Amino acid sequence: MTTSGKVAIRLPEELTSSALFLLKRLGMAAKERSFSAYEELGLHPYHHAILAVLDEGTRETQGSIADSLGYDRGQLVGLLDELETAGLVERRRDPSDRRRHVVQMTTTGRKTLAKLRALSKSLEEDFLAPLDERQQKVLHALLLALAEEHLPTCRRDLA
Amino acid sequence: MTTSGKVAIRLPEELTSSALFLLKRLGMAAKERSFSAYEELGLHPYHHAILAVLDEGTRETQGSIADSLGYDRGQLVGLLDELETAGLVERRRDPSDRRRHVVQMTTTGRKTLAKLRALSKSLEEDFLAPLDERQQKVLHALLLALAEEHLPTCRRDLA
DNA sequence: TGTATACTGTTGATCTTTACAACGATCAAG
DNA sequence: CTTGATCGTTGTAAAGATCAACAGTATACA
Repeated sequence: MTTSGKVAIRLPEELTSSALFLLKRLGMAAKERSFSAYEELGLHPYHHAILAVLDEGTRETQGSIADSLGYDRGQLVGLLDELETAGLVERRRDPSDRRRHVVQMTTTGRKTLAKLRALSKSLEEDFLAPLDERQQKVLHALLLALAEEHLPTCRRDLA
Repeated sequence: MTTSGKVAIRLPEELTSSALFLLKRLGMAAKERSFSAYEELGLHPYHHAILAVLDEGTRETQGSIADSLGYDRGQLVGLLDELETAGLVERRRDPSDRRRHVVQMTTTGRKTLAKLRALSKSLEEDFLAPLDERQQKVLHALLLALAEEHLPTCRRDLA
């Protein structure tokens, strides 16, 4: 006998031959891995994304954060609450427009962001391990080309 | 002025420079597109996947279908109900093991599968349009390499 | 034969996540 | 001062996925 008596239970080739199908499945797999990894720090990838936006420098208001990440504004409220109680960000009323909240990263927030970057990097290295360095760069370039077409907040607007 | 007075609301480069992030986002985008496209036919991509499994020839039981696709068995029941009321599949008790249901595709099921294949193909062409043919093949090869590592039911078991 | 254990498909409950609509507070236009 | 729009917040509802129980059936074993 070869290995086991059972017939291998595998995905049909019709599906695995579709790049779109693989994209969906791998996206879900990457999501699950990220979630469980961030969970050990009591955070979500969402939190990382928010901190990354804040780190870009421009004083951000909640609306612009939500828009740039494609989050629902109602959803963002809860995430910011969690970040705030964790002492990673601060919310202040904008004096020039008292409807707005200016969100600012704290010092501990910056430290945490550094940790999250390290985590993200190791996560990525682990996930892309089956590919060599050149292949990884190619993959990223191809994904980026697709992203600029399909991810609304990813398009680099030309003048 | 360059274009608009507003600062471009974009994803931070920290995120777009991560292949894993792009994978997650593109996976979600692909999912949404697929869903809405299949919805117009009253079906889900799940249904397509099931029909694709059935088309592989081996008389399939519900458990093996669920396992090969990574679906929950309870979830599969509802999907098969929908496929059955649509007249695309039939469920029969397996005489040799009356616990099992043998699921079989009907003639109209095969016709529908052909339509779904065409839909899937056009969907994929549309989504991958930003890439030329060679790039598409490269992308698929890279995704497949990752899939064999990370998607449980995708590994090709060696002897 | 009889009994215990494991498996199959089904159902239902629960939990999480997401999306959407309404609300008070605030600003801008006329 | 009134009207309409915007910001953050809250709550609700709808959807999906996960998990645990259930009856029917098969297998193992005494």
